Amino acid sequence: MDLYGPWLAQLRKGVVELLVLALLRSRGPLHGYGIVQELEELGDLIAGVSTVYPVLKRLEADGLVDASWGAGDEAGRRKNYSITGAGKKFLDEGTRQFDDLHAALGRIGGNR
Amino acid sequence: MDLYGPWLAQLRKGVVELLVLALLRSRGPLHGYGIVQELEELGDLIAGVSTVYPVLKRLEADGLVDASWGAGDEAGRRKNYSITGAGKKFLDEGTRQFDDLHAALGRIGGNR
DNA sequence: TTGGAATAGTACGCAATGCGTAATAGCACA
DNA sequence: TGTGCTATTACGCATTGCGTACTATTCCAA
Repeated sequence: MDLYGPWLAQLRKGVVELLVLALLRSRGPLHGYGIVQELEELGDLIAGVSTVYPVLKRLEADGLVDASWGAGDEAGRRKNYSITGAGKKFLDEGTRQFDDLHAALGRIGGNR
Repeated sequence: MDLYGPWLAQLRKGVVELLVLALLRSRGPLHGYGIVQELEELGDLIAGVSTVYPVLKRLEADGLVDASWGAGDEAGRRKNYSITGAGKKFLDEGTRQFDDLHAALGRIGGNR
């Protein structure tokens, strides 16, 4: 029984957004495919293309990242993303919430 | 604009399951309403009744918790839940995955 | 020249779940 | 009788991760 696979997908909901924003802040501007590759190196298949691209699209729609098609030899091929001020703010607040959840779980298991 | 509310709901996906299992392991057997109250004390409205009860139902269906109607004066009113061996195993593995995600985010933001 | 990787992005649709809202029912207390 | 607390259940929506597949460009080797 693979009771575990579907649950993992649920656990990642919301977190991928933070991971992408964090990558854009620390690794500078990146294009979609580059983000996917960075995530691959981070661990066991955190998010593939079919997860990352929709995330980027939504982040852009929400004004958390800026997107622009590459120029010169990249024209029509690479779309570059960079984090905005609102994106940084969201990342900070989101990280804090994520930390809180993580701490809450640790606190429960602490006394046993 | 409340861009933040809906996202928080997504972030909690999967985590509530771990929180409930952790509560059952450290605070012993509990009934649904008691779990909701414990979660309320843990922080800012982590999960209400309409979240916890479906979670318990699913955990029971998956064999991660045992459920039995209370006896005596609790008959027909309280349903008591306790964690199973499979539940403990799932909690351990799930916590590990959660820690990994948390660590991954920290690792990205670390070098900036 | 041709063909197959690798690079880069897009589109479609399913399944799972948090959560708002509300209904039901027993009990206590005034 | 009626108000409020305890306790569980039911319905339905919105969001999102992800499998699968398709298109297009670049580059290297046969």
